[in-house]
Amino acid sequence: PYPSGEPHIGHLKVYSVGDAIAHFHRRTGRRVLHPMGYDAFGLPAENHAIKSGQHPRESTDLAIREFQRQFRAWGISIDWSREFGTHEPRYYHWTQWIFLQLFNAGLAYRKEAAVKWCPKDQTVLANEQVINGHCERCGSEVEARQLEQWFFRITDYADRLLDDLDRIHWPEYVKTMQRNWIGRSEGAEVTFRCEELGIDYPVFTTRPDTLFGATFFVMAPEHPDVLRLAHGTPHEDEVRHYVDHAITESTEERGDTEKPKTGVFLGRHVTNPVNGARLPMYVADYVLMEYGTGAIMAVPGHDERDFAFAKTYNLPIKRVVGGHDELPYVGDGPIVHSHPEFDGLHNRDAVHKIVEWIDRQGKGHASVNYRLRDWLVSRQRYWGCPIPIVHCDRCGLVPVPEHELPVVLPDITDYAPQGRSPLAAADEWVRVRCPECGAEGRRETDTMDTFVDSSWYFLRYCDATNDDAAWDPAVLRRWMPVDQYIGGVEHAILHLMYARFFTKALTDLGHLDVQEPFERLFTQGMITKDGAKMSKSKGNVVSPQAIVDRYGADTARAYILFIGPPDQDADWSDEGVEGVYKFLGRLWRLCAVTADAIGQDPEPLPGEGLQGDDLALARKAAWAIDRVTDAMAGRFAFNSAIARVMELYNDCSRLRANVAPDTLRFALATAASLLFPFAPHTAADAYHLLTGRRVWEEPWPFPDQSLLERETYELVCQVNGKVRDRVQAATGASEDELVALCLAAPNVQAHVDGKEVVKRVVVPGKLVNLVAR
RNA sequence: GCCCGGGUGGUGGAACGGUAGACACGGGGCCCUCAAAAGGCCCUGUCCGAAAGGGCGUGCGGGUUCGAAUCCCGCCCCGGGCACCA
Repeated sequence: PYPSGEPHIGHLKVYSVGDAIAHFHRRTGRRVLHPMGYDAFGLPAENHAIKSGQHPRESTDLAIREFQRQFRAWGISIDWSREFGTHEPRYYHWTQWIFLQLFNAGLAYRKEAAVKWCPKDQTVLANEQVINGHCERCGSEVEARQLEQWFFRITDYADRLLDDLDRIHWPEYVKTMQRNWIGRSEGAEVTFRCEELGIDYPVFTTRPDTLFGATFFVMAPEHPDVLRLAHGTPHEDEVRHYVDHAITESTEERGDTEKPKTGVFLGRHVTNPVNGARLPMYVADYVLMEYGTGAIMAVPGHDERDFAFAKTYNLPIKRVVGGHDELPYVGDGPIVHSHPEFDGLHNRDAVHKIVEWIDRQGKGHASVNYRLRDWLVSRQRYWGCPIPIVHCDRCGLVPVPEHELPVVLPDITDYAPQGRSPLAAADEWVRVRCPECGAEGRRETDTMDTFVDSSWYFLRYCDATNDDAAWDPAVLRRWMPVDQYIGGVEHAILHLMYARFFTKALTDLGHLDVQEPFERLFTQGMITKDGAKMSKSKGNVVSPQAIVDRYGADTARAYILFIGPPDQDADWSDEGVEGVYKFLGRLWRLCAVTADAIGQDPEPLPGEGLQGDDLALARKAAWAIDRVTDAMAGRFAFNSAIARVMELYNDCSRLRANVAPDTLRFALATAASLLFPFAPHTAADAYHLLTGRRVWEEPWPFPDQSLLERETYELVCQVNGKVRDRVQAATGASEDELVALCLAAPNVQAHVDGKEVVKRVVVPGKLVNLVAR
């Protein structure tokens, strides 16, 4: 968790789910690594500190203590020996080490680029942290700035990040989000030449089959050549005016797809390489500088945006793909009006042929474009991991030698954001000798994005106390990958993409041996109150602390699992909590009075030769074991699992006076044992009362097969698909015998009377369906 | 616009193509109590019927099947993601 403030109901949910899984797997014989740590650097913690007037370190440590206290109160089975915070030097030492590995491999680099700037948080942001033009953290509208910044070369991994999604067991919608974000498009790069200036302009297109339909050419307002092209033409002033206006427009206005298309003629032309056509050049804000080459060929006949533009400016519209629909036509069909070599071909087949053809002439080639950009990792903020680089006038960017790590974040008093890193003011810290030439150098003063810290913490958990290295590769070979990752959807393209990138890069560099960090991902749904997201401003916050104070941790945990399927959103109900509280009380009390009355027995096994209610209750217990195990293994059907335990308890309560003490003890001990992953304190105590044993040291129960099988069962008798009766049938009965039983059932006779049975469907163990006419 | 989820009683939800509504909440009745709380027992989809039983029912309309909440086709509504990406 981010340690800011205190745990909320969402934390209670994730860790209740995680703990249930951890307990279940431990008792099925697995070694379970169930760790805890704090994503302590970054904007949430720092902003919280600024607001409360404390130093970020103080407020972070305070929040961590509160999280620890509550997690212990909840009784989550965490291996505390592996605990750490990402803000501790013993952790970020290795964050810096990883940074240097990436730097040395050319995967971390510095460059000047148009970047996203949050005016409120006073820092640059990664593309992933800009949601619809707004800062992911504070919601402010972001601005564009031209700055030199640090990047990680995640784009080198675009194809692998995309392809390997097929190998991991993640919810399909999360994979889809990542695929969308990576945004791989296959097509071609084709060069259009501006003869007037003698400059070649490559464009990217996914539709090389429509090259013959290009009737004009458009450049983004940010394209560096726009003013140069217009220079000296009668359109120069108009172009300058348009560009000035376009670049001051907000991302939101600019991105509005409903907005009418606007643009200005540049007074120049390019030549279409496939047919020599002279195409007028325009500048228009519907073309984006950050995608492709910042320039496009416009095919109004087969692109809706180009069509709208052509209509507005009376530009020619040409059909080059046949079809019955009106233009613009974006579907498939035969190539027309293009070139004798391609006319008549299906457009999909023509794509490759046209690309080969222009490639042979040196005017273009097949190409792939991605939406994914390199990850901008530097931040102009105080509370983050220092970047272990020294700037030297002579040597350039010099990595801090590994034996000098960690570069410790200095304690400074003025850490408020101010548009450049507050660390720049820590003069003594900044001034340092260049590790290479010894001349006076300056430390890098930007800090790392928090998402860098969290991109490898799962690796550190495996070898958390290693002082000599980030980890021992042999230890990681045993634990990695993470078998089950649990978290919210909000990380779908941020953390979950970055962590995959780190894993692949570190494996490529020889430090790791896995391609994917998280084999299975489970995304839990949100808990709402009265149908709305909980928030302080709405005053509908349910605090886990208050629930635990009132009902105890078991009720809080079991209720949250009982409320519904954990991957779906669920609405909090105070009455529902009450119900689970009463159930736990009933179960515990019956166990206590039973133990009191009949004493403990460490081997709560059902005896031989059970009959009547004893047999029925023992069977119910075996059935519950079978059902709960099924609900846990591979599925996260905790709500159903708890319901099965409730049913077993209900039978115990109903039959308690009719059965032998051993039978009741067995059934109740089974209920407690099955309940343990969801309500560990109650269940462990109840189990101990009955057996004198610790349930967490017991293997997960296994149902007695002979109790799962029965000599007779209730046969459902259907006529024409409708249930008409139910009769007892012997388990091994033949199909003919079952049909006979069915026909003999009184209410079946009433429905087949006077009709002919034309078909008999027999499902042994279940039902007989007679088709009567 | 495109891509994912989801739509089942008063409510949360359960159902390998095979008894729809498990389990729980809420509601009703009763027991215990001087009374209440707590606890216990029973009823609770809907309509017809005294009952036995029957009709109708899983967003809507079709289809496949002996049999569909479940599979297929076409819609509607809710939630989420993506979206001037060439």
